[in-house]
Amino acid sequence: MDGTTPPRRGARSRNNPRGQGERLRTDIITTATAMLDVLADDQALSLRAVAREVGIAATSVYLHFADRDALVLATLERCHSDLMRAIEGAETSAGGPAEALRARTLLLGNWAQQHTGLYKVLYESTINQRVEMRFKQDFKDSCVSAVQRCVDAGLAPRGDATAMALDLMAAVHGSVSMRTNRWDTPWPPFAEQLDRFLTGLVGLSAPG
Amino acid sequence: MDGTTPPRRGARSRNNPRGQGERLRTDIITTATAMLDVLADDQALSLRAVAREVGIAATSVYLHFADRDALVLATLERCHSDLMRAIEGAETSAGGPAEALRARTLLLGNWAQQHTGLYKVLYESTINQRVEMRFKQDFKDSCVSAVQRCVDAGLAPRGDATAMALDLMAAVHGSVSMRTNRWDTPWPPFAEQLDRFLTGLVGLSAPG
DNA sequence: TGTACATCAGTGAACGCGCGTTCACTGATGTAC
DNA sequence: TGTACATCAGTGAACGCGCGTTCACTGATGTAC
Repeated sequence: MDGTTPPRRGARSRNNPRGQGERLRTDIITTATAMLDVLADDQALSLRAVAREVGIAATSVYLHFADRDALVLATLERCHSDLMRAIEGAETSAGGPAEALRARTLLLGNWAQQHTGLYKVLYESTINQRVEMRFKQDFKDSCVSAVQRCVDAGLAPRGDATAMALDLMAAVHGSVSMRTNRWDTPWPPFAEQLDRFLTGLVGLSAPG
Repeated sequence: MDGTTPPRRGARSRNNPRGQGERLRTDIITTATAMLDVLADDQALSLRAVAREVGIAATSVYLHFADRDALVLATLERCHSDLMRAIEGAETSAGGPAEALRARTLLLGNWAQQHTGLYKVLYESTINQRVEMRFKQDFKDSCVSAVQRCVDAGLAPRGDATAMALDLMAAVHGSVSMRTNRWDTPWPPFAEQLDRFLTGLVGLSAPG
């Protein structure tokens, strides 16, 4: 008994200070992100469960999000922009266009394997059917550009860079998706498979 | 008023005859199949909604299935075996190993695009995380065999048929998955993309 | 041929639960005068 | 310096809903004697 009573289970001790109301929004998104990574399904995320985890009243979520879908969408938007920033980082620190294409794709594959639930929600959950997630276009555009730079540098045969990029994206997404969806089969290391995709679908010369 | 009162909304007029109790099981699975194809998410399928659609009491579902998950699993099992039978049919009516591989993969791709919801539930829904769907192994095995036959016939370069098959499966699954998950981009016809996968990943010579 | 009984296919009411959302409210802090 | 008021961040009770599942039950049909 030191005079300070501990906060109730999960409850915050006090409100955020004036002008800092947006902090709660960030906290909610952070918690929702972690929960979606476990649940791997947007429909399974309940607004009440998020509030419970954050330690606030369920109604407080409505201070920042119009409804449950808005919360999920905001979570995925932040998730996407974090991922895109990481991808750009991987590209810029690579030696040339071919290395950049490999590095960005490897980063995506590894991220997906480390955040299987989030990856599923981003690219496979039914929220894709309900709301348009326009930001996915960014990802495709940046992938096409990366392939185009390889073509321009003479590292890949002339051809339709968009088609090549879509082929690569499909193969990579499929590989990652099948690994996370419990096809119980021994999978080759992702990096090896990626090299085959890069040579077979984009036409880069084999690494090493 | 002709003496026969119409059945209540959705209600069956009478029980199945003695010895034909299994008919209801089939009806339930058929209805669940259609509903899953629309819902595209196993968690969204409620046992009560299925019963309503079939026109029976919710409790009657328990005459044939232990619980909701058992119903979903039985539905997916039938779905899988129907699909496998169709795939085998496509293979046997093809001219040779290369045509067979192309035909079976094309059939899968087209089936997936015609039954987007079922495809998603089979290969992407969270029931994959909750229960082991051992029958998926059949599909992989038959795909590896189809590739192996191409290698044995000298139509594809010697190499690890399993790795080639996994590469092809990944690319095909990814292509189908991205098409159904609303990546709003103009996709090339699946058959064209498939031919690139077959040449780039399995090493078949280009068709035509 | 009649009849008691077993079996089969399926039902209806009820249970407790967690959910999304609405509403009127609280209590601390800043600000105009 | 005091005080009334506005603003801000967040709460608690309540709503109606559909869900999975349990339970005791019904009503038609077949069968042993």
